[in-house]
Amino acid sequence: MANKHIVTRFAPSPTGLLHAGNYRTAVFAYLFARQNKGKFVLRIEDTDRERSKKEYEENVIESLKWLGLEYDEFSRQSEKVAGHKKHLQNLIEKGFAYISHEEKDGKPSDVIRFKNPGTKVTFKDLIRGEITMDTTDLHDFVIAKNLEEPVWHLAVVIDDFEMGITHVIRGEDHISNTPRQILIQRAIGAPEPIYAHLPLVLAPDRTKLSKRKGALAISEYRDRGYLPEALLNFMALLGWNPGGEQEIFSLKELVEKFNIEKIQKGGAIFNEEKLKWFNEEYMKRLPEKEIGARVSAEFEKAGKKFDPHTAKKILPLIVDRISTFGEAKEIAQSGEFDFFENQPEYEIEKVLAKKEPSKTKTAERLSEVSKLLAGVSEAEWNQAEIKNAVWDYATKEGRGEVLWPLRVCLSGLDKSPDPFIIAEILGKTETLERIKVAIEKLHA
RNA sequence: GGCCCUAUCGUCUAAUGGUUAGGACAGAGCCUUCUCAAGGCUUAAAUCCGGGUUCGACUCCCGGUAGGGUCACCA
Repeated sequence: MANKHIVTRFAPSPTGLLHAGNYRTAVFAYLFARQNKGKFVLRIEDTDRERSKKEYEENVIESLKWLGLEYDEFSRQSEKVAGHKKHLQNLIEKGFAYISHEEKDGKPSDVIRFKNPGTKVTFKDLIRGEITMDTTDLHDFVIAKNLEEPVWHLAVVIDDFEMGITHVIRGEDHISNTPRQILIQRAIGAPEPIYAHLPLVLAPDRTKLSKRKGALAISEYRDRGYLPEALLNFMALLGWNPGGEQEIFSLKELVEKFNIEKIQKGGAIFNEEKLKWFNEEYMKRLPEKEIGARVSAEFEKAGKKFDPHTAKKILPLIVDRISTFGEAKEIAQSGEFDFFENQPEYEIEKVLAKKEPSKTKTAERLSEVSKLLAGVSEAEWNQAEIKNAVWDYATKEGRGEVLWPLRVCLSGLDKSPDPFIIAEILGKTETLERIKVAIEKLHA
């Protein structure tokens, strides 16, 4: 049943970078709106002038853009004070609210309080069913500091009303705010929107995820080389699942399959490992050219540059090892792949095979390998041919006795890609040269 | 503490009264392999507890327990 009148909103306060906790709310509100061919609104809730910052507003905007969540309408709460004031005056005139003369921090301070009828309020939540709360203990709560400065509770209700928001999709931490907002709605004569209170995104300690708990900003995931599709896919499946065993969904599929009523009721821990897995999956689906460009960009950030020929060949080796592009930078910085460009430095004992750590034997074997490799022509100098040339001999001697010394003298490392691919990348001349150097050291 | 919400493998979840309780991530093992990574196969691992309702409960009801959220002139 497509409903053209559905309007949802994402209403963050610009008091910090947009992180996963808030972000998932945006995803669900977006999916719900798009699925129903409705409208998705971004509203910046900046009534707190002290804490709201322009840079955070920009961060929200660019994060949503990066993730591909387009909104149909944009507004700022601070620009709507005229409307708030009008409603406020009205509430006072009709006796729903009153100016109260009080003290704050020892100074006189007038505030506007809502005259609480003290009833029980019941509302229907799309995810949790009916929720009832007694509002008496709320007393006459504050709805504005003065006519010019409404408090959030009032501003939300008026904005939702004036923007025609039909579905309020927000975090579970707002459940207890709902009854008082409903009270205000009734006073101003606004229709009650349908509520959907989402379960919280949790830190590993099972408490609400927050910046303080180490939640990374969306923009930080971007900077660490995560793919937006991966983050989106991961977040959408945090607390919701279409059933079945599929894990990878495009935004389009998510919109089609989304079912707000199947959202989980309990909170979900944000699992970094699984996010990485999603990222790897999406990386695998990227065109080779793009992966190449991004990996080389990361290498350049680390101040490393390989000649284009080498770069192209080591690319697949790097891609195998990373789950985010940021890790390519780490590899570059670690110097792990420097041996492709420069002669490696290593203790000669390291080339000795584990089983038979004899210098003379090892030198003999390397000489034999050198001879065999010399027989491979430049034209045929590739991984497969190199392996072919050495394999039988290595098998005869014991592969570990031959291949370990070969690999170490080429790379200088305990752990590295296999010697055949290294040899291919180094080229015939350099390969033979490195073997020669090792043999000389063994004889020394 | 008051009020509110929640409860399936370690984690994310599937199964809306009848399944050997399924999948994914992480873990373990094996294969491949000179090493590392990747890949393939296999495996371990859960219905919070107690009462009902029912021929039959993960599923419905009640009570515990545990966890979380919220109690601002913040949003």
